[in-house]
Amino acid sequence: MPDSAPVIVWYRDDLRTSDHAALNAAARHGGPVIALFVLDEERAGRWQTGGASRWWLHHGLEALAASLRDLGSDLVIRRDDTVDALESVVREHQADTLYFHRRYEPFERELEDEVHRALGDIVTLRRLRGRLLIEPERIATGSGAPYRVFTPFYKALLALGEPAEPDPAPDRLAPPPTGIESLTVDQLGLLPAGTDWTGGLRESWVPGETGAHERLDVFLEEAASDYREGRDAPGTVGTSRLSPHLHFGEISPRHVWHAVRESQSAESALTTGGDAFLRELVWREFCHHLLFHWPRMPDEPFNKRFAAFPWRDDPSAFDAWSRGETGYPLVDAGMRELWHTGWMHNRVRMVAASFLVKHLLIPWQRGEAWFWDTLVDADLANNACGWQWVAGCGADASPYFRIFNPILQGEKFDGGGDYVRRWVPELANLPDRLIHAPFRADTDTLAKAGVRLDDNYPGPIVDHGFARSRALEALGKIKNDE
DNA sequence: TGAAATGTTGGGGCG
DNA sequence: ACGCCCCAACATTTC
Repeated sequence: MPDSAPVIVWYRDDLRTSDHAALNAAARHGGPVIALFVLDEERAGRWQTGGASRWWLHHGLEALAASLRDLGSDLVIRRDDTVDALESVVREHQADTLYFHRRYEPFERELEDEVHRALGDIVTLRRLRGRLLIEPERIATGSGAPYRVFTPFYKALLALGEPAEPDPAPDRLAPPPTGIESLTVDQLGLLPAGTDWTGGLRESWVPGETGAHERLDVFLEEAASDYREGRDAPGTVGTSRLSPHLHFGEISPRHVWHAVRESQSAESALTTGGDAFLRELVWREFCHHLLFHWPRMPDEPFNKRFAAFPWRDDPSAFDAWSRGETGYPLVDAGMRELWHTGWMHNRVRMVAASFLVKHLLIPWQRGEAWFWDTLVDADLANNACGWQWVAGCGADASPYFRIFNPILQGEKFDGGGDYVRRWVPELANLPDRLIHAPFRADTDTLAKAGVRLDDNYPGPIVDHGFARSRALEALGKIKNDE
């Protein structure tokens, strides 16, 4: 009875049921479907799932299990070495085929090789395209090299035509073998053991496929048409906030792509904003391709010249930055939004990251590690790519002399001070013109607003003008060291 | 997906 | 009417 042999869908960073090539292939195969997730914390080395991401993963897995049950199946959960877990399920249930989507992180690629070596002879392996619109092998410059500059990459991607339409979820799945051994999501121990600090996450997010689709609908209705401008205003809901859903694969990029395209054809007001948004989706592609071609990107500067950069070791400055106590309101608001919600507005990420790297001269890898632990959308490719871009050492990076002025950025993008007032409430009573620079206020104004510098709100930990010239000097050194 | 310094221009006040 | 200065508003260049 070959048709009754079960097949395995190995779930990884694709926690959804719709537009899921592996699940669809398994459903078509015909046998019982074992949807399997393995928590294997040893593989990733220093890039083990961070605290905020563990919270998301916990709830994402619960949502996935519920979706699978709706289809007549269930999620099978193990905590083990991945190869051992896959092998034991294959042998125990004499599985016929193992379906999975590829990943792009260096340790996940290594794992795929290992799975192939260990299981290639006992089960049919079907490795399917991954979480991207375009696989890295399908796009290259005229000379056959990977793109290092975004705009030509973007044009080349568009020239390949629109991505394929997303596939629907299977109607129904044959249930897994009865009595198959599985942990519950709770038993994975992903949630914090001691103090529960996840209240802000719960208020901010609905992990899972349904939450992702709702978030996309809200974005298309409320923010997409004004995205080009609105995305820069951190005090408003101007961005999609889809990043954690995309990271965990709760929604596929081509689903997002086509949802935007359909909205654009229904309502031409979305044309401009929609295109600007899709461009950001292509940045995600670009970053994944860069990680694929340069697997050291999370650890080493893309531009080798930065190996000689005179970084400073300054634990107390790093501490102030991470706690949101730098004395620069926009930076502090961002860092506190991050701590509270597991997410930070993209405009503010650039400013806060630039502050760590250029004003404090602290290595970008330190900031990258902090974001890795605190972001619900922590993603190896996007995080490394973003930090290298800000630091000026990445592919197509921000020029080394581009130093954000946190005061001007605040005045430009949070002129009314809504964002700062939300996250730095001790400054809430300052007038708009001083909300981004409390250190410029006179004694009277400060007293009236209830602000006591270096008491209930810090003075600037470094002077902007001084920090700017210091950064330019440091950057000038490596620029001339040819 | 900057900011600051420097250069240019043109309107208005004024002798 | 004219030239001169001031300076905002823009443009360019420099970091």
